[in-house]
Amino acid sequence: MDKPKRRVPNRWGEGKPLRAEIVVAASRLLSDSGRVEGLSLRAVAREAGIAAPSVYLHFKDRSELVAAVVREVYAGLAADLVRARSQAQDPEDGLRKMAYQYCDFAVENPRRYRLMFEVEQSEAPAEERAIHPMNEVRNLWTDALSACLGDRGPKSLSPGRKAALLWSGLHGAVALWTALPYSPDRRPVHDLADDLIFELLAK
Amino acid sequence: MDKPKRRVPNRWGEGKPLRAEIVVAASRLLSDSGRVEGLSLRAVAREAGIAAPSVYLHFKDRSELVAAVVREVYAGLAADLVRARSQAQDPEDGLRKMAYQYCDFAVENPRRYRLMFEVEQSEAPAEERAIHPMNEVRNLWTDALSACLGDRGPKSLSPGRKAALLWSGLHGAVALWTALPYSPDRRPVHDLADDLIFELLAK
DNA sequence: TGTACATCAGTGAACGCGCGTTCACTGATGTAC
DNA sequence: TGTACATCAGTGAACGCGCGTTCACTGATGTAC
Repeated sequence: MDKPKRRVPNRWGEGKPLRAEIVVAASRLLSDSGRVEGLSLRAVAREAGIAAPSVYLHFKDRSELVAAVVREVYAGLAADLVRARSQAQDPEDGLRKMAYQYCDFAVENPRRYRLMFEVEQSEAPAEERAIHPMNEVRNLWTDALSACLGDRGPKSLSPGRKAALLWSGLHGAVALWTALPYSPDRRPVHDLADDLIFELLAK
Repeated sequence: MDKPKRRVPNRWGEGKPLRAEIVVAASRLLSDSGRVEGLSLRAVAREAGIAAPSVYLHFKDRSELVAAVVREVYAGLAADLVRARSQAQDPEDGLRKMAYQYCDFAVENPRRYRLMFEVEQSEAPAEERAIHPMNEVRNLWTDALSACLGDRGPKSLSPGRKAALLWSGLHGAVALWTALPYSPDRRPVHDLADDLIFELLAK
């Protein structure tokens, strides 16, 4: 019953759906189990139920496939953050909900989250860096922080710099928590997010 | 001239030196170039100038070799931090010098630094987690912060929690800087460290 | 309406590669008698 | 002092594996005439 079935081809001129299926399969691979290195072209093809060479119908090579997955992960995270903020009552609540959501995303999807930062960008051309999806996330933080900060006077840091502190702090917290000895209890991470916001919004 | 020379064996009963040589070779592999995944047993053996099976004379398997390298990297970082602090005039200067040194270590040895957090610890037994070298680093931060903070009153965070914020913030900063679009200019990272200390030591 | 052909989605088999690990070995140095 | 043997450091060849990629193919669906 496990006889390798030939996939029913998409309708003529409708090859696109498979591309999405491949990305979804790759994403599933990251959530279910297995290490990030396990995101091999062949493993993805297996997960998608297609032959390995079929991947080349939609992606130039493995690195392009991985890049597509990374973009999808970023987009999903950004959407989560926007949604979390929209369910808040006031700006500070919005910032806190965003921060919690960020932590939860990372904690619940450790492999997906890791992948976002695993691809070395150092060799990427400048133009590609400019449109990196990280910039969208960066802007989300700055917006949310600006909404909380009234006029704080010249001795206070700008919202942009506070946003950098916030994102760095959250990333550091979840990265340490994910990569190092940790318990399934995610309260420490939320506590740290609280501390961080407390410090950044302090008068 | 490239004829594969047989290594001159260590003196009888003195097999230990090779173990250190292997770890050094692995560390060299991480600094020179290549990705972290490139830390394969065979690559390390090549770098050390020995045959692949010789590694098994000193390590049970590949994972034990990698663990040894990780420990060495942690020890090196901790030593750097202690040295940096010892060259300072006053506590706050010491904290700042430590923070800078931390950033510089990560920025100058991105692959070494990554390796520290790359090994998934989730399956590690509790006892092994307790002696994880990260704890030494954690204590270094708490000490340095305690020395800077006088009595801050009950509304202020404890040194331990501020240490968590500091480390998370620094790790987040260098991790984002290392993994994402970045310029060779490391000033942004130092600036963020300054901002972070500014916030944490604010009265 | 029929038929030859182009186009498209997807595949099976094969390639060369580096990997971790095992095995039986080599050759030098020590020890027992 | 000589010699047989044990011990140790280190090796070459081989294994089976999963990988990324290439190639010539299959078979269904569309188009031209």
